[in-house]
Amino acid sequence: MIYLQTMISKKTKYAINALVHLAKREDEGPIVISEIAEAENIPRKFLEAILLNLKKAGVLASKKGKGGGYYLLQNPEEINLADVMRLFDGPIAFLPCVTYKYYERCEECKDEETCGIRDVFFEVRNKTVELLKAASLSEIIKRESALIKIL
Amino acid sequence: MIYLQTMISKKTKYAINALVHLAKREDEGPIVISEIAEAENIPRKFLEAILLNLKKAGVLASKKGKGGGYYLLQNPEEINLADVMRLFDGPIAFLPCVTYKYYERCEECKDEETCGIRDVFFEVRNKTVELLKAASLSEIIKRESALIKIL
DNA sequence: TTTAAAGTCTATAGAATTGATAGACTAATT
DNA sequence: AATTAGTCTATCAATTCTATAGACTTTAAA
Repeated sequence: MIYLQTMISKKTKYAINALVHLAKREDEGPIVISEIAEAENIPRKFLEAILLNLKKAGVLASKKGKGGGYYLLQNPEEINLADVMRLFDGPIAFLPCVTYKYYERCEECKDEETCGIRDVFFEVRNKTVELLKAASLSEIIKRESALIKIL
Repeated sequence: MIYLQTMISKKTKYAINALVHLAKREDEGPIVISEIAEAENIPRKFLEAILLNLKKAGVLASKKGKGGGYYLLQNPEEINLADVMRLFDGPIAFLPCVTYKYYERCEECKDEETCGIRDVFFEVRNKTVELLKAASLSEIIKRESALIKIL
């Protein structure tokens, strides 16, 4: 990649891919890590850490032993990209002063209340979060089907 | 800052602040670096490099010697946040596969054409760019005035 | 009850990027 | 000529991202 600054991390991208994979196979019971890793081209050990995070966050659950693996704990309609991105990359915002939960003042800012820059980025953040909230796993799979039909 | 991943760099933030500063004093002739640095709380030497970039990009021009300094080469209506962000942080997008000029395939992607994730992030990108394009220096200053009036 | 399959946890490390600084050099204006 | 100001290059510490290794623990089926 040429530039990374405002892009999501690989961790987040991998997490999304893994979640979509699990959502598609929701009725097949627990899915083993190696299946996801191979199918989605994710380094196995790296994926382990990601799935653990998702488990800690209550998105996934796992079953040990033979026949074990990972499976969704929440509905595919509930799990959305905004939540996943926040889990791995932190707040969705271009500036710390327009985040909701992790608010921080811009160091060099003189007067936040009347900052026109902040005003713009606040608007961008709101729209972005709105779109990402609407992007649930179901929605992503739905879009994929729609795209396949067009081709 | 707690998390940085998807936020703009300080360089970009400083650039925006400097540009707004110059736009506000457009009719005062060239402004010296140290004035901008002090007023906007930007490390002087760091600001130098930023202004040079903006000059190379044709946004600013400079005049040497006594009475010299930097000044806008383009109109405050023309200079917008989308362009500034692209200059310093690269493409405005959460994934390399949804950028316009710097397109790159996602390494682990199986079929880009039917990727539901890409579809979502494409939509987010378009909306974001639209909002940032509309955020010119004039617009930022206008918003600032509006915010001051409310208080 | 043994064994193989699978998950958990900790530590580490290289690469890349960001933010910042120093200093020498060059150009222009008064 | 002297002063003010811009240009350019190199460097550096800190942080973050991505990835890997390996030892350990738990579970379930044979």
